[in-house]
Amino acid sequence: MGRWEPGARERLAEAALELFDERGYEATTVADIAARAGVTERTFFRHYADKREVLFGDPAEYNAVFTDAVAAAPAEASPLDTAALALRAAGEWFVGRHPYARRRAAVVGAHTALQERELVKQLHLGEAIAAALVARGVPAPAAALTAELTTVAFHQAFTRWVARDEETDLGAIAIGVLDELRALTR
Amino acid sequence: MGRWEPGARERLAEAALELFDERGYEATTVADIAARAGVTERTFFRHYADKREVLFGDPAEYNAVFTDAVAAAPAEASPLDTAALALRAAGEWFVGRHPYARRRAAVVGAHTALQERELVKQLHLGEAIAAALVARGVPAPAAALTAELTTVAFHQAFTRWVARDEETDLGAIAIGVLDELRALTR
DNA sequence: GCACCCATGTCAGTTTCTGTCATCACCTAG
DNA sequence: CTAGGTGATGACAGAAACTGACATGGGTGC
Repeated sequence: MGRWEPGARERLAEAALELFDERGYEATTVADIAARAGVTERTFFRHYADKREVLFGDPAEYNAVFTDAVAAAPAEASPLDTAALALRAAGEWFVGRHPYARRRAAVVGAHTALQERELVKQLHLGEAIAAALVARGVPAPAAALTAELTTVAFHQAFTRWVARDEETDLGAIAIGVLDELRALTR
Repeated sequence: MGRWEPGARERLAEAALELFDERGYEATTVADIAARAGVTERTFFRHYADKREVLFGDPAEYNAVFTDAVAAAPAEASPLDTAALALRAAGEWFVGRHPYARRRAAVVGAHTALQERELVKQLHLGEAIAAALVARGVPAPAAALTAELTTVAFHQAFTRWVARDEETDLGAIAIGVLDELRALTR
């Protein structure tokens, strides 16, 4: 056994989500979060670079859901087909996570500071997808645009998905959004 | 003559851009900015909500460039045609501002904190465009997607525009990006 | 000329975030 | 079995970002 309870990082994340939900982001201090997690404030900042970051897990792991799907797509798939496969994969990944996603989305949506961070994460996801497309031989400009389309479609779909009380098929919604985009550009 | 030199807000913005450029965003304190502008730190925070905001002018004024163009589009224009008109209008607005835009883009691009703020501004611009489209009778979901396409195209075009040493036609680049998006979704 | 207005100054205080050093259980070498 | 290393944590001081409260003093309207 260690000198301290293990899993400090996870306890901090859970305590933060609870407190942001209960009192709001601004009314919660890092000291509050640390106290509920049973550690000191200094330890919080050893695990998370800043107060906002505590709501965002490992980005590499999350981005891989999309980029792995891109990499695994058949060679003859068009950029947009590849995007669709990535959206399906993301939909799979979120199966069963609807309750948590709703809770988290409500907290993030309530505070500009957290929305900002979410948007950078989305940007980085887009860059990762673009890189994966380039690795497949897609020219850089087309890859960048396809990646943006993918994140836009996913974000729209995600918004609609969390808006419903019951968990539905996120991947299907995302494909639907992609079709709407296709219709718009006709 | 007033008791104080007028234009404190503008002096603060200029001082901040200079200092961020010279020393970097993190190495510049708000006290530094205020000192160069000839005011106190407290006055800085009376004009700008936080240290980042000083690089972002009045969003309503900027967004109006796009939304006015949307509102002024002929009734028979499709959502995407309307988007194209907004992109042209934005291109016009930036005529002659290439040197300043380059300088500012370099500073913003160098610091995640500033990129975050820029992304929220882009999000709000998208929401404003969507609202303007809804006012024209476009259904909300299509309006949201069209607005996203517009901001994505503009951002891509803007990135390419500032990357060149010489000022070129931003509106034309943006229309070109829109065409690329059309080609991708075919 | 007098009262009000309002941008600014002054100052104290909270919160976020960082640097530095001490602590102490566990592990490994000998 | 003991000594030293390792690594996460605590303790503490401090810089910088922000906020609230009150004071100041020139400009403006009556």
